[in-house]
Amino acid sequence: MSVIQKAKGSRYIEEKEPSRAATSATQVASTTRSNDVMLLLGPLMSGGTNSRKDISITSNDHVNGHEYAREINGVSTFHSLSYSDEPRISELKNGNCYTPRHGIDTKYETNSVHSSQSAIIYTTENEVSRHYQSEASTNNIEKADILTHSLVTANALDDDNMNAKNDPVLDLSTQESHIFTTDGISMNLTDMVAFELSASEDHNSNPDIMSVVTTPIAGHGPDASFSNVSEDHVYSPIIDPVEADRVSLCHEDYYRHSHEPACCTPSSSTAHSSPLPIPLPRVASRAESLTPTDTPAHRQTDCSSSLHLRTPSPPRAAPPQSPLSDSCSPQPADVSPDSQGGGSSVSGNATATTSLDYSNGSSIDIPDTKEGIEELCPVCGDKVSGYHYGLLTCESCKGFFKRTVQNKKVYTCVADRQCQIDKTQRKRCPYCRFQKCIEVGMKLEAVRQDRMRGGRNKFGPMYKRDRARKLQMLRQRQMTHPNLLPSRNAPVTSGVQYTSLSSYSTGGLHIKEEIQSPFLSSSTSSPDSSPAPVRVLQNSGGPSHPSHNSSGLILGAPDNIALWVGAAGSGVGGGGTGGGGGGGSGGSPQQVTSRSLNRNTNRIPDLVRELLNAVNDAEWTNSLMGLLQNQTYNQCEVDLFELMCKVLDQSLFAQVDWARNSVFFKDLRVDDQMKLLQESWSDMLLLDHLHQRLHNNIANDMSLPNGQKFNLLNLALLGTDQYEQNFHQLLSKMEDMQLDVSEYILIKFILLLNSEPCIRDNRQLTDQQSVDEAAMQVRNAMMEYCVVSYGAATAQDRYQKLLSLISDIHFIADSGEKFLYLKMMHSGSSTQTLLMEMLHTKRR
DNA sequence: CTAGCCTTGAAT
DNA sequence: ATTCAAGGCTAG
Ligand SMILES: [Zn+2]
Ligand SMILES: [Zn+2]
Repeated sequence: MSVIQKAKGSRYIEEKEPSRAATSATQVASTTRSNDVMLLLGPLMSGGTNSRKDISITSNDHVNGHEYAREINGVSTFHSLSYSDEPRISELKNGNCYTPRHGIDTKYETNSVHSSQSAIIYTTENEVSRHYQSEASTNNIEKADILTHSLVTANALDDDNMNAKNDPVLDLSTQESHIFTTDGISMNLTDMVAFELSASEDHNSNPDIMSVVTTPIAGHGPDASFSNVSEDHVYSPIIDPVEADRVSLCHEDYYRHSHEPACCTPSSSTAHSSPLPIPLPRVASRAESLTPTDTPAHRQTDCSSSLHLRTPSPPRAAPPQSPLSDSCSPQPADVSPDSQGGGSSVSGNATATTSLDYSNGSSIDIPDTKEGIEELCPVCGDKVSGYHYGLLTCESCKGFFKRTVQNKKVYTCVADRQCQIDKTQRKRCPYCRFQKCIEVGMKLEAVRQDRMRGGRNKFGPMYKRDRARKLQMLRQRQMTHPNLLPSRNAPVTSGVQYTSLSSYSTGGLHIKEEIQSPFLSSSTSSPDSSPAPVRVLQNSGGPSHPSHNSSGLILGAPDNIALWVGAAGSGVGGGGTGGGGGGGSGGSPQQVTSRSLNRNTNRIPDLVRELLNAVNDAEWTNSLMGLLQNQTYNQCEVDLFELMCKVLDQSLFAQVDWARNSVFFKDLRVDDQMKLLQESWSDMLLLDHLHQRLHNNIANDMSLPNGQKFNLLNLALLGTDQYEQNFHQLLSKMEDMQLDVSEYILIKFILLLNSEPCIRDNRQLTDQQSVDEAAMQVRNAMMEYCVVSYGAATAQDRYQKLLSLISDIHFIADSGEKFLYLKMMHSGSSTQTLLMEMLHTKRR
């Protein structure tokens, strides 16, 4: 609390301004331009810090400003009836509910500026961040030094913690960090919100769409006022004066960072402001799934206000359908699309039944048609009538979405924006219905601006691929479990818990949410200008070997998830490196036992024992799985390269957090810490993979909930596929020498505390002596470990052999870095990530 | 406003 | 010629 409050207070106008800007924009207007917003946001943006929430807005204006404006005038707002209102229908008919709003026009006009712009606001929650902000505002800090901030912030928190164990916020960073990816990091470094108003993906067309993407983490305290902030943003400003007052709080929330889909939003990287459409962003994240058990501290810190919105699909009713994301991803759709019907995924159900329940029950009543399984509308649970605006939905939701977007309707929820939407209640609250439409992935861009009929748009191919994929999954499933009906949900539900946890701290995920502003309507013009999405990014490592499937983990599988969840939970205790944890599914017992348990524990040097405590495989697996699941559970197709970058970025944060809490390292100067991390991050990430491979038997790749396959080997190699040989050779070498967990962690520390690279790169450490002393202690511990484990006679050999691994690791990691750097630069990936910062720093 | 049914028309 | 998703129409 204290931290948050401080942050709030310190934050100058910024917080309020932006939101206000958004609000007023709607009313006032027309004059307000993106530039103004920029000015307001500018200062914040420049000082990107990790802990913040950022909002990035990009809007594309449509060429036909006129038309747009005209339509805007027709906007009308609809006040939904509260639940309590039983006679809602009549009221609706009376028309009382409909209140045409004027003044909105201005808003729209505002939007019709040309060129897409985006703004990113970073808000920090603690003093450190504030410091950064002010600094940023004063100067032009072009680039947010994410690493610095992470370290500083972290350290600051640590310091506070030293004497303030009672502070809930602080406690979080220290303790639960293990479970989720370091909370400290997630909360302070990466939480942020990103509202992205982006034009559709069409690079060619110029829809005037504005879509907002927010990936928050949600959670919120019981205090509604605080928690609902973000949502208020969205609509209240305009419609609800009352709620408007709370707007200022909106930005207080902590959100997790989300990277923008590089390939889809080219403009996003540039941060600039844009007029917030009115809307408000909405939230979405699944974070909400936080269970009530969450400690207050968590909630407060995390998201204080936020969004909590209804949970996104998984938890709630939203079934995991997969909206097809238009990212360009590689995926050959081999299977021939069947006539239709399709899909299988998901399920959802509107009723709040748990997915598990649903799936079980469903088995009987599934009205599958064709071979496929009939799907239920992810929004209301009604029968699906085909792909509409990005995913399979029912006819009514299709119509509703179309009307809303075409007519730029603005709705208001009289309740708390969490109305359940199902077949029977979908009419009650259009606000929540539309919100859900957006959450599940319906695409604003699919609504045509020019209203042209017929034809096919750019989503066509995606629909086809999705259909093919679903069919394939269905068949596969039947092969495996002929008796079981396809129940896709299970994963979702269980996943929810898992997900929420991981996203919570890690911040990973995020689903892209569009805003609930109908205004955004954007639409793609006619048959869509960009028919064939160019695949700039080839999947980095294609799902190469299908053969590995068998061994691959399947994210969607309930069983696995359960294991992961369990592992995660138990992982808290830390301590035991106990093998297994992450491995979850099978693993080779021999390895594990031989390795981790082998050396006589009594003889392990104290230092080594201490270092071992820093090993937390459960978290590694957990955050990885969580992120992957979050990123794909509701997506039909995601760009695998982009996904890999997200995973790497998250891993980096985790790595930084791990390091800053580690022995020796934590006592070093922050500037030196930075340099060391910059030189060793990739080595450590690779080593971690090797370790997971060696000791926890992770597979080469794993199946994502949406059917795509994520290549872990490729991840370990930072996207390259040229060094697989080297990787396997190194792996074999380690296996042959029976590298154990203690040795792994020792090597990791040596990599981290290695000052040589810094010297080589001419980046002198300020206090090299301390670093070298620490490194020496680790080496000595390694030698000591070798002696106790292998005897004095062969200890030297063993020691040398261990050290020799370092160069191999470095070669592969460095090669991967170079490759990744080029690839990311080429693909125009967002530079607002720690990953980019690390890559860039070393090479400039 | 809803939502089922109808008409379009690029893509295949 | 066939698909099938997007827009249009119109009782309710
Ligand atoms: Zn529906
Ligand atoms: Zn509602």
